[in-house]
Amino acid sequence: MDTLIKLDLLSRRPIYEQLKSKISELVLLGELKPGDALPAVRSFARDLGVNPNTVQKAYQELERENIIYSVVGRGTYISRSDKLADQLREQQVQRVKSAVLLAKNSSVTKERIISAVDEVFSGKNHAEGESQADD
Amino acid sequence: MDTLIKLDLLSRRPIYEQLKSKISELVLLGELKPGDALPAVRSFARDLGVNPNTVQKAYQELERENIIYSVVGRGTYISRSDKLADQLREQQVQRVKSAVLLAKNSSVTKERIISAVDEVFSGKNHAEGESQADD
DNA sequence: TGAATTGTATTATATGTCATAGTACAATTC
DNA sequence: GAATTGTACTATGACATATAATACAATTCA
Repeated sequence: MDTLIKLDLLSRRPIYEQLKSKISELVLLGELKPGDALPAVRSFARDLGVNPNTVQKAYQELERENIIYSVVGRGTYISRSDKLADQLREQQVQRVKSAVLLAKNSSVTKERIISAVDEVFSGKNHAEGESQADD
Repeated sequence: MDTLIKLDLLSRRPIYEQLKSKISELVLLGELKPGDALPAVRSFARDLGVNPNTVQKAYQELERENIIYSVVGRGTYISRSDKLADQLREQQVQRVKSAVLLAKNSSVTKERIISAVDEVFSGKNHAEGESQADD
């Protein structure tokens, strides 16, 4: 599964945040399901070409958000929650609402926002496939 | 005008970014109009309780974005562009589109996004009056 | 004209985050 | 018992942020 993950080591976005987003993404796409094991900290770090501490930081934050859980000596797994995907989607919705609120406070009209949403869902998007900032 | 600006010196959001947002906000609200003078770097810094270099950095970036312009010996002014407010509003729309695209890629439905937009414009917002991240 | 104010540039220092490197330990697996 | 697992800790370097201090050219203004 780690072969599905590509990190941009030159980005100013922290590696651990990129990793968090990628893992969440795989859960949303169904590539990772509740109970599935994640790679061990050390081997994952080796495969990704980063430091084990960086992977551990990503795991720790994801665990704090109840997206994964770890057991010493066993490994790290996707949380056993049937509402996991919904929870992650709701995070995205909250980000949208934050951006909309800022736009509203800048006197952007509701109609302008709706048409922007239409544009995105019409597929005419530059910058497809970007990962989001976390928290 | 600088009395209208309150900075959070303890925030992890850089001061110069907060200042950029606040100035843009005042332009959008009509408190600052094209041609209006901004406070001098030194006096502004004194009033805000920050270092002059921090104010200068905010001014420099705003000038790079054609929102303000500076003249040595004279001062710093709001750009003389009749489309300034529209330009700033369009920045907000772009932020919304980015967030919507991420949500879409997380298989959030268009209907869910639309209802989120409705919620924001209905006024039932927690976290009102926040300033946005820039660039 | 000369002093004050303006934006601008530069160097130095301190702090916090990010990332790497290395080591160590307890729990589990095999 | 050896290997693997998560976890914790210290140390180091790179980088962004912010402050401090100084200097200079252009403009303003008394």
